[in-house]
Amino acid sequence: MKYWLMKSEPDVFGIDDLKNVKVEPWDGVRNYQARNMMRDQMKKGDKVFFYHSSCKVPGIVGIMKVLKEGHPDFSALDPESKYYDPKSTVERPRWFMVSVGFVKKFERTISLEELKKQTALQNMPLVRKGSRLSIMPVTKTEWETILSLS
DNA sequence: GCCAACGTTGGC
DNA sequence: GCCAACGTTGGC
Repeated sequence: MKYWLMKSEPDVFGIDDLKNVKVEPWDGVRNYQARNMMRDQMKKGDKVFFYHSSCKVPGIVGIMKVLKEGHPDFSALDPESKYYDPKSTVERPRWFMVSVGFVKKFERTISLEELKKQTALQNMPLVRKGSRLSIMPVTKTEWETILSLS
């Protein structure tokens, strides 16, 4: 089993939204690195940290799990969607997503500020300045380090 | 295939 | 709202 981290803006979709809907297709990702991970590497049962970005206290707020492995992102095919991509077709979908399920919400936000202080997390793209990767792998050690902070 | 211009992400 | 750091686009 592998570990991951996925970012989302809580104003758009946050951990409480996931708790309500239980299952969510992670649509709208338009970055090839992130797409490849969702399409090829994320497996059912993998655990994922939920990260809140672009908000008052950015940080990790809970855990989710992969319920459905890579499948075509429907929003790329919908002309009404803000994520519409005319280069993606049903026959040859360009963008993929996984579906995730709610596991738990932490008692508190493990802030980016706090994560940056952990020597064991210095290799995470997350703590690197200017890193814009919205989905990234997390090592077992990193996972356990972060869990121990919660 | 280079690279300047432009757009986006996301912390602050 | 600012701006650094990237990624993408398109002219050549």
